[in-house]
Amino acid sequence: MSAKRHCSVDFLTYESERDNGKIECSTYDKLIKTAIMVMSEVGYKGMSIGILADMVGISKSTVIHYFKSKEGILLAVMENFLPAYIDEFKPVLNNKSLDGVTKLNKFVHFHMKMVAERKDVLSINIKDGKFLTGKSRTVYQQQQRLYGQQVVRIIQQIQSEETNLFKDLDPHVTAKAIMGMCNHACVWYKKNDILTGR
Amino acid sequence: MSAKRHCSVDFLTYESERDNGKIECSTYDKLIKTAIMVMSEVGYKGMSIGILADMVGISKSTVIHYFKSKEGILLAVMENFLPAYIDEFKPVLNNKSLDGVTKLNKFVHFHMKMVAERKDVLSINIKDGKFLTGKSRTVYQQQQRLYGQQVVRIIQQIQSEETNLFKDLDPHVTAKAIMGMCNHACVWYKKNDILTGR
Amino acid sequence: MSAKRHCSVDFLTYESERDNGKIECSTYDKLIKTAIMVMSEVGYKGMSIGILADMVGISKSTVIHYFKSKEGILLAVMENFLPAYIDEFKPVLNNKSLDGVTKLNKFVHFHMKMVAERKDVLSINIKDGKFLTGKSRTVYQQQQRLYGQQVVRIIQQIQSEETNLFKDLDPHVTAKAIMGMCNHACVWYKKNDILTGR
Amino acid sequence: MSAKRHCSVDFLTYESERDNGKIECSTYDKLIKTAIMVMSEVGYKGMSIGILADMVGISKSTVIHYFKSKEGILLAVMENFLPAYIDEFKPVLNNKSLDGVTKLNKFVHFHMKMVAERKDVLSINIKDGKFLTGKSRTVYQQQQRLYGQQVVRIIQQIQSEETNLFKDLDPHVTAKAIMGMCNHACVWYKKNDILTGR
DNA sequence: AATGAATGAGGCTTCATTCAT
DNA sequence: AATGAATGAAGCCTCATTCAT
Repeated sequence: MSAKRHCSVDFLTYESERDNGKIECSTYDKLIKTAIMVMSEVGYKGMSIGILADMVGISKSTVIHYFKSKEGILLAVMENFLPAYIDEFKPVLNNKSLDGVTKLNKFVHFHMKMVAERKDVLSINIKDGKFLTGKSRTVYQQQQRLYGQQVVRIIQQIQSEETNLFKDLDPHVTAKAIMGMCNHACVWYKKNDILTGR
Repeated sequence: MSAKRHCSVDFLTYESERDNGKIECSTYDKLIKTAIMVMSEVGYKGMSIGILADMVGISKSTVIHYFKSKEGILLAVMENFLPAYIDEFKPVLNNKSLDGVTKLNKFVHFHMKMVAERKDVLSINIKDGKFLTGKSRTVYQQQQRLYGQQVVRIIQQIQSEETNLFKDLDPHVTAKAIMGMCNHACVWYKKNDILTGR
Repeated sequence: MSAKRHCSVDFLTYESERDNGKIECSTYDKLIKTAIMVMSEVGYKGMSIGILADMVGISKSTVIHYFKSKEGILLAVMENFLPAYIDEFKPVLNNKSLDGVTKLNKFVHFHMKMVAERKDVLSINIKDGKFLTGKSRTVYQQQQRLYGQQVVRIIQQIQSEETNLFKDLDPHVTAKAIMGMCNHACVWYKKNDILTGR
Repeated sequence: MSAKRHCSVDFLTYESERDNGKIECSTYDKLIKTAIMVMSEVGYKGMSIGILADMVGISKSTVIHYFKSKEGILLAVMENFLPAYIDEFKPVLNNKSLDGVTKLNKFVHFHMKMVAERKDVLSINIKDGKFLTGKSRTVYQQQQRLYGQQVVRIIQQIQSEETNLFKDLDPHVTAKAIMGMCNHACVWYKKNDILTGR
């Protein structure tokens, strides 16, 4: 019903690449999916409720009806994602029978699996978290810190062990470098790529 | 004259942190400086010409007078930056008397120096290049590719030499991982930090 | 609510001369009516959405809400008008039992009735059609051509008949001269004038 | 020096069709020529000083420097044209030895020659005169009336003579019909057309 | 004669949101 | 669950104009 809206960002295809199966799903789910797709491409500020509505084929009012506000969309995306993403690794971290190198190995695998599976949400998480306001913002920052500290602790464990690894390096910087390497994969990783580059 | 504009992004301070010296400089220069500051914080889409104008203390029309359009600002920021950033490393790359590992070492230092000095412009370059349109866009993409290929060639040189380094790794993926590690520093690096983390 | 806007075109009265009856009608209808009035006076380029909004007593956004864009207004005016205006005369044209002179007579009456009743829309049609863009423009041009060809065909029929009328005249030029004479009435015809001139 | 400005009216070619001879001429003359070209296509309101400046290859300030204001351009175009256009026919009109039909014949030839030679200025005169303000406006209206009355007087002369022509027709309406027929040629007449239509 | 800097006013459009239905 | 009407605020940009040079 709603006329095709002109999208100034030509690298953004309206038809979701993900909907191969065309599985019938609720309006809400369609909205979340589409929001993730759009935001991961053009960012929170670059996304507009109107474009979202057009893509899903509903009216702007309906989008608001589901999420209360634009920030509500960002929040929904993150809430569906963040908690799991933080807690899932804890068991490994706290497993006293594992040495640091093994933990780091596992962590990188864990994190990269997330990149592979949800690089869209992850990049939103990284780039657009700053646009949250109020309480949501505090919660978001807290969670980011907690997640990062996991790696710091692993590095510290490694340094405390017999290896030469990371000797004399600051654990925080090292942790950030490793996270950076992984996270930046959001930018270049392409599904079904056999990681052979291009 | 222009009333202080309400800024919805509360983490963005209007008073430039960089202008300690308050060196008198041209309107154009003030504009570029401010644009870089704002864009590196809230992105191209998050920046508005009105905020820019208010921060510099001129009218919106004057901003347009200098840059023709909003995209013109992004373009100006990148043009002032990109060319140097690409060519400067070439001599090292083409130096036949250097082995791969040394080149990589030098590249990382070179790139990280850039991060340290101009993380603001670099992050704009990475995050907002996609908003260029038309010919500027093509040029931008071309330059990005060229810069990236430098690292790929270094990795390949290393692989062709006697070291075990990067053995059996795809050079493109490896290059991207290294670039990612460096570039991500834009996110966490803070000037005058002794790199002790936080 | 909206302050009376200063109108730079002083010969344009804001209060519609046509709304004698002040019949309550929808916002959309009010908009179309007003747009026709304004455009027929100052042309498409001379009309502004803001003036329109003020005259109808709504906000600029609401005007866009109804027409999507300024060009949408022009389009709506023409679409409400053009189709009828082209098809209505066809039966006469195709009536094989009528001679050319009769047809011409009927056409001029038909066309002048239109001038008398809708000189406003007609003059917009003539003067501002060129500001349509894209597909609308093509459609517009096609329709104009079709309408004009009706007269050409009548002239040709007359020339093929026993009359001396239009002997040796080019039918296209003659048709255009006749249309011109009629259309120009938009400029000087005033309702309720007993056609006594002034 | 000035970047090519985007022109939204695609049927308007920037390169003057008239400048075949590329005769070197003063900036002022170039401006008048260009203004006539542009205004005759898109009207006074559709023309902008910026586009004019770009087309002539000078700055906006220079345009103002020559004409004081935008209305000054319109005025200049009309002043260069109107006086001649009114006075030139007077001798014929006042020639007592000519009968009305001959005068009308001569008038139409005279007027159509003007159309043929200066349809651009004539159409500006007809369509955009209403945008003059102040004293210029009064003068303009006065001149228009005078010119029109010439035809009325010819018609009246014809009616007072022995012909049956225009018998029982209102002279004002008839005059307007004739003027309309002629003037409308501005819309369709194309130079070098052998008037064979299309 | 010609221009660049600067601008206020306004123009079209987008956008997030509210409200009644 | 969903929407259309309506809007205020803001966004980008155009435009005519002024002024100093």
